[in-house]
Amino acid sequence: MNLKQLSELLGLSQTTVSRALNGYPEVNEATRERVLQAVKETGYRPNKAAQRLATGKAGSIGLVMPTAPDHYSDVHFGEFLTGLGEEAVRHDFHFVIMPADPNDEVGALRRLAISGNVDALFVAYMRGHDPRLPMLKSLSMPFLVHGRSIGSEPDYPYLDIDNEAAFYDAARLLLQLGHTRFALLNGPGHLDFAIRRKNGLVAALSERGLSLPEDCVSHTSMTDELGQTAMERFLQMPERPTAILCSSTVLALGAIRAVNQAGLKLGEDISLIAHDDVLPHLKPENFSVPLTTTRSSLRAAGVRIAQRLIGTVKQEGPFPEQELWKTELIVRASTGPAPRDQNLGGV
Amino acid sequence: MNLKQLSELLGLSQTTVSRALNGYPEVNEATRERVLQAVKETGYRPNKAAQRLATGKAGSIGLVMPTAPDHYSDVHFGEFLTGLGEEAVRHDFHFVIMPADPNDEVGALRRLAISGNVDALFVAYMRGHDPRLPMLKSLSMPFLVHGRSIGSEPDYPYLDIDNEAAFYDAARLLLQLGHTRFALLNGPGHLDFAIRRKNGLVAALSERGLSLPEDCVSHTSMTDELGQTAMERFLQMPERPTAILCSSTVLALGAIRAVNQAGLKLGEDISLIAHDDVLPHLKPENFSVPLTTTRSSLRAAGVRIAQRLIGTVKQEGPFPEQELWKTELIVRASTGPAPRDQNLGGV
DNA sequence: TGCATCTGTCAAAGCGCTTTGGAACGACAT
DNA sequence: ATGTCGTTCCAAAGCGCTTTGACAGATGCA
Repeated sequence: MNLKQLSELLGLSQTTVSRALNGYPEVNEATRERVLQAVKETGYRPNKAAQRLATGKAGSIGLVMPTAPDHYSDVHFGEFLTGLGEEAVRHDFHFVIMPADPNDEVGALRRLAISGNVDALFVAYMRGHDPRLPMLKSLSMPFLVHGRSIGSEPDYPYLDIDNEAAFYDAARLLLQLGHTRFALLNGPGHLDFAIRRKNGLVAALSERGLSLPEDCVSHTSMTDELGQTAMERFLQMPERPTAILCSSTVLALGAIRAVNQAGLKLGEDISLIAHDDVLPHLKPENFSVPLTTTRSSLRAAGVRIAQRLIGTVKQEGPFPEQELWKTELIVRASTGPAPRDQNLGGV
Repeated sequence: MNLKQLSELLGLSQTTVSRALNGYPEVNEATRERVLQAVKETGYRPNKAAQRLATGKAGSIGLVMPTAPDHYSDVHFGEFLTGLGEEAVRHDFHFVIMPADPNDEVGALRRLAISGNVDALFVAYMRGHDPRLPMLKSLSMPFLVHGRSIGSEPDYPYLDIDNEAAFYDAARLLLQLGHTRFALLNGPGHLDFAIRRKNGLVAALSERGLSLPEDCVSHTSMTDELGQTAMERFLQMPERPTAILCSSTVLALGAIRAVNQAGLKLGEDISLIAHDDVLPHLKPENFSVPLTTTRSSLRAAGVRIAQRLIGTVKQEGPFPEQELWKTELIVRASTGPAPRDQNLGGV
């Protein structure tokens, strides 16, 4: 069943049927009803390829999935994708995924853009001075960045969370509790969010005249395994840190294992605040000692980004070009006053 | 630049240019060269939407990504996707991903099929009596299954590994080494591969008159965390098992942590064989005690499946409808003779 | 030389939709 | 009656490609 047949069936022109279906105003409500009814009965579905050719819109957004022999496919990516997808399905959009080596992200992105299969691009895992940004700007295709790129002119559309503020606030809380020795379990050092979180922590510390020794910072992929290893190293330091900031609840999972194995008590000997992306299988309140967290839902970000991107393609704007979401600091049991004995040397 | 302009530029008809580009034989080689040269110079790219409308082929394969509030997005899925993508890119295919609740897989698959965005479907995470199978067969769209569905008529195209044989062989090796008390760290119990692996183990055991107690089987998602928990339970049993079969190196990772924490020696007190999907960041030879494994590359399976699916769409067949890959049993240090003292009560 | 057969090319007809530029009609005011 | 709108609908022209059917011109065989 195609439009022509349907219109003949109804004794209407293709124009009218098309307009009825696409919600144009210049069609009688009674006629529209009749059309809609016929669609239901016949099961007519417009041909996507034809629509696409006629409108020039593919109804899809493209993204590059970083992948390589040594690449961790991490849960955060999957969670974000879920949000993106939820919203896309709602609008009958789909997304096209191009897997690519992380070293060839620029090329992959360009290929995706000129492939003609997508209307818009989505980009994540931003780095400082990200080379994809100039390329994206040179393309005449809408795009949206999740995160930001420190060192780049901030003249591109993005959605990010306020990573500096999140870790600044978290650090302030721990400082108020009397902690002076901090350590940071961070994500990969070249990624923007990791840089900013570190900056937030450093800023809070320097307000108190404190600094963050380099050996108290760990940059790794965000798996619990690596979180554990890094934490073990921290715990073996002669003057071990009492306050830990952690870029993911996944890292925290491993870190806490290390704390337990060292026979230390979380929330007493060691205070820990993790950033919580609201991963469904890793709820901070379900940890044996519930985790104090900075929270911002990754999935919600995915939904919002899809909304904006799809809206832009459909020209339903205007959307704010740049959004910076605040995180929530939620205090649970993993934070407590700095242990006395260790705090004597402090400020 | 479109075909019409290009053909005018060359003083040829659209027909000839189109044929030159698509490798049809009825065009002079010299002419073809000239066309190809012009394409290079002008940067002409055929419009995908128009091609699609004219040919009826979308150049894409569709798949459903299981996702839900409580769903683990696991590394195995990502790894497989990578293989799929690698091959797709090579053929200028893309894949369309529809996220869906695992409880609505059938509906999601149907929606994807009728959306008109895909030429073929790929399906994984097969269950016993999988309800998607009858639906897929009713569709007139090529599809390919990764895995099989025990309890369903095996009349659908699939690619699977011989899970029974893998775990049968693994179990035999351990039996030959004198082990009599087995435990199984398996994937989710409703999934076909898990069922078959258990069957393989049970078959090997029953040949020796042994059985597998229900409390020696653990069915969980395949994360190291859950592997550890399950293994801890096994180790606390009064007559603890000495031979462990493990459905993933990810599970093994956790399991081994439990073994170490119990102060036991892998390959001496406990022998363990894991199935190795050849995950890039988890090489069995890099474990502190290198792991004996049954091996079959998930990524390679992805590549092969993409090949077959794309070939089918392009009508380049014939491909074998059903492929069953043998796994390799690779002996490393995590397997050894059953400990004497514990083995006295055995066969 | 005549006739059949290839070769290389082309014009034109789709593919199924959207959208432009009217046109028919009744209502309303002049 | 005439002109002006607004409403509701339509015919036809694309969108950019593939593919069918036909046709010159070259070639082979008798």
